[in-house]
Amino acid sequence: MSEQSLPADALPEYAERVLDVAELIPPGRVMTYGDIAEWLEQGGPRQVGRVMALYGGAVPWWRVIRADGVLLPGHELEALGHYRAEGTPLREAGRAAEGHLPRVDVRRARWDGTGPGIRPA
DNA sequence: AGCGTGACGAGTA
DNA sequence: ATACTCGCCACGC
Repeated sequence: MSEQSLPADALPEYAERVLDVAELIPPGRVMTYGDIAEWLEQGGPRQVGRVMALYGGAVPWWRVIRADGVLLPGHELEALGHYRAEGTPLREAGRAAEGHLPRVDVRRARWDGTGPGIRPA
């Protein structure tokens, strides 16, 4: 049968995979959009970004970040609260400018997607 | 069909 | 550190 309209409460398969990976990310760790795309071996960073923008509210969205570690615009404080609570490695901005929020230390916080019970898609 | 836009990424200046 | 370019892919106009 051909692919007809999806049920309103169903997500595109790709979106479901992205959200699935997002839920696997342990507290205190992060994955970049590009990482998830690579892990899935499907789509690209922008595609993952699109999924998060549309459906990210249902998962720990703050653990899915940009490769440069910049906090999500519009949710900086909320994300920062989670990071501090989870002990996510942060790079305090040089006190050069105020109102300059920290960024995630991607090098330290990045999660490779491997672990007990974790298997590639 | 083209063209701009985006919760991106890497490279270069 | 910032700014800009290019590659990437899906959407909407």
